Amino acid sequence: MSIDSSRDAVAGRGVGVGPGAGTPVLPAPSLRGRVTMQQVAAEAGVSISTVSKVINGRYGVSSETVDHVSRVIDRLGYEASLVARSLRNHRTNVIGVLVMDFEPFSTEVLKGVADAIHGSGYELIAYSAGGHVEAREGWERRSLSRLMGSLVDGAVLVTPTVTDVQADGPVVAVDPHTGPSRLPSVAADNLEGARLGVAHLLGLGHTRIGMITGRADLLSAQQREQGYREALAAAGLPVDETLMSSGGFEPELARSAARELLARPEPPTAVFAANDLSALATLEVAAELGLDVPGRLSVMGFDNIPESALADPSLTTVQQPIRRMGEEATTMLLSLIAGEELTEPHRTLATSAVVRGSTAPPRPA
Amino acid sequence: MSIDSSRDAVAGRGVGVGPGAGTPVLPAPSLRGRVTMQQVAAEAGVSISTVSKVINGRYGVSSETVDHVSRVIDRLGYEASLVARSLRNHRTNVIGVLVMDFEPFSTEVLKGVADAIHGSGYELIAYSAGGHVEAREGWERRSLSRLMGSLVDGAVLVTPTVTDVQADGPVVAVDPHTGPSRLPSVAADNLEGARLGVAHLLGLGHTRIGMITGRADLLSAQQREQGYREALAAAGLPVDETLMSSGGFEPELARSAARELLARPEPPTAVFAANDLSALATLEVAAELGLDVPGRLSVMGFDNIPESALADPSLTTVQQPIRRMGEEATTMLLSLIAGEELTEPHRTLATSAVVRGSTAPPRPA
DNA sequence: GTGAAAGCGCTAACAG
DNA sequence: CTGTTAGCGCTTTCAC
Repeated sequence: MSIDSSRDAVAGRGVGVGPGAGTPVLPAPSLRGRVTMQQVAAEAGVSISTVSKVINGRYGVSSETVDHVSRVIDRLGYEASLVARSLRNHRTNVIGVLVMDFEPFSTEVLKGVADAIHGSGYELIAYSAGGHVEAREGWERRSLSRLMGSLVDGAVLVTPTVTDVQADGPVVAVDPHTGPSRLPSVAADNLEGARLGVAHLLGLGHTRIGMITGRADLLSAQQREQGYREALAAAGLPVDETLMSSGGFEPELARSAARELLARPEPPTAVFAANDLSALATLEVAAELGLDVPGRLSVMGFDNIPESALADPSLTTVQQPIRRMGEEATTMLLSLIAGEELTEPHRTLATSAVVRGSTAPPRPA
Repeated sequence: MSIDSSRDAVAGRGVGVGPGAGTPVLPAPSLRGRVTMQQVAAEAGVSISTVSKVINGRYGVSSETVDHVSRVIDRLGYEASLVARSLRNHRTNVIGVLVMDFEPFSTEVLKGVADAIHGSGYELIAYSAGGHVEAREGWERRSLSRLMGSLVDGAVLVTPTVTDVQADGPVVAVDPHTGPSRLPSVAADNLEGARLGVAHLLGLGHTRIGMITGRADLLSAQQREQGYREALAAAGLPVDETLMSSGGFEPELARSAARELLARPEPPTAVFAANDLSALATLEVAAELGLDVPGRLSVMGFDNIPESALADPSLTTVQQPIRRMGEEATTMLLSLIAGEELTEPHRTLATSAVVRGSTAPPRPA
């Protein structure tokens, strides 16, 4: 029982032993390395193309051979290499989610994409260039180039800053920072969301509402600021520019901005931050200053990332339906891949206020 | 200015025009499809191998040529295909995170992996076979076979049910359901965690504590049940088997289990669920039944997925350091890839109770 | 210093 | 019904 089958199993190209050349030998030799079609073919005593046909269910193979080869495949635990197959085929049956980094927002989108893809028969690959600093600039184009047209049939691009990419295949952007472009996109209603947020603050009775704005070059930030201004205007309140400060969507900058605002002679009684990260930073600053939230200061965010519920006090914020945005984008993408025309290339989803513990009526003076 | 450069740019193999054959022509022709090295070579008037050498910084190319080719690469926006490169090279510089599905737990692990990978120079690919039902069985082996040894240099396997996989490359399992095997692994201390959780409930004064158990075939589920039994025993309380029901780690099943438990003549005053998803389901059922939580019923989960903080009431739970588990696994994986020996192939991380709003002392009868 | 050619694992013509 | 052949886009000897 010590017949050495490895000679055949490992042999070079196109061994022509022929099927039924003998009784099956030792189970799964698998010397080392991944099992390749080559090895299956050798082990089964057929040609590589026959194995390929069996795997892909192509016609023109006797059911005997199919059975035999299938058995060998099972025994060897063979599974086609995604890479080799992708290189050969134009179609891969894989959807890509391209992100700059895996953080709360993008992973939430990812969940939405996964939800939408269930039962579609597609596989899902999420890719991040690794977040190294050099890779931050233009990651969208780079990632698209590396995966699109070979590994994936289409891609969802999460919060791209650059949207004038020329992808060779279907691409849908989620929350593009520069606004709708030629790329189909899904975004939340930032303008209305900001209005809602500020309206909540106004409804509590606040009249001195400061804002920590986002990155000036991003449309989402501009829209949130615009919503703030409109809500104030609608309430007949003037916009006090000294009550606005830029947080650039970044915790560090936001902290400075919050300090500045709260150090004013007449500080605001409420702060509306352009995103949750900035709001959370404001909470920290308030704690530093010994300012009670929400007793002395109300703080409102935007995004509703999971972390905002964990803050102390928990953050009142404007919620974006992040997960649903991922679902929408995927639905659009699948249509695109199916060759359909998009009736509505830019979808905007509604936002809503989530009231938690960081807002309350202003303390009577 | 209408010189048609597409003839060269599109021409077949190895155009031998030679560098400096004329002034640069029209910008980025890019007729269609992704830009390939072929096109760069043609456009630059050099051979494919020269382009390859330039890209990979190999010696033996004049600095003139390097400059020229680099410029063409930039202009065309060329980026090497991950797939083609993977097929050729053994090393890809990509780490894979293989999951059955992208749900709260696995995405949390993913964040941890991403954290650990920052600055390592690796790229990250997360892969899910799509969660179709047929794919559920043996997804670990299948995914590993499809990606390993070609697309990725190593992989983190999240909550695999099968761990006797023979991967051809470094693999680390996170929270393997069947317990430590030959595969290096990182897991939380399920036994101790369950003890802690039940101890919290006992500390509040509960004596009728039900449990919604997990999937009977999984070690993690068994350990959590074991912890529950031990904690009860330690408090001198008998285990009432009628107060236990299986939720299989799945929301749907958990809902039924919760209904069953709460419909008992003498229902429990507290429920310990084997995972947060089951606890969340229990919360829903309690709401349906008009049962006040935590007034009438205390509910405790296990995992501390982000969603648990968002529930109403927020869920008291046993926290696993999920993100850190991803980090640990990645550190181990990188060592493995670097060819180092693991001093500690199986790491167990501590758990802790996170008290939120879903637990309170039992209402005096 | 540069290019031709082989081949990674796979599929799709096309012959036999 | 089965095998041979030609690549997919890339890297790497090895000639020139």
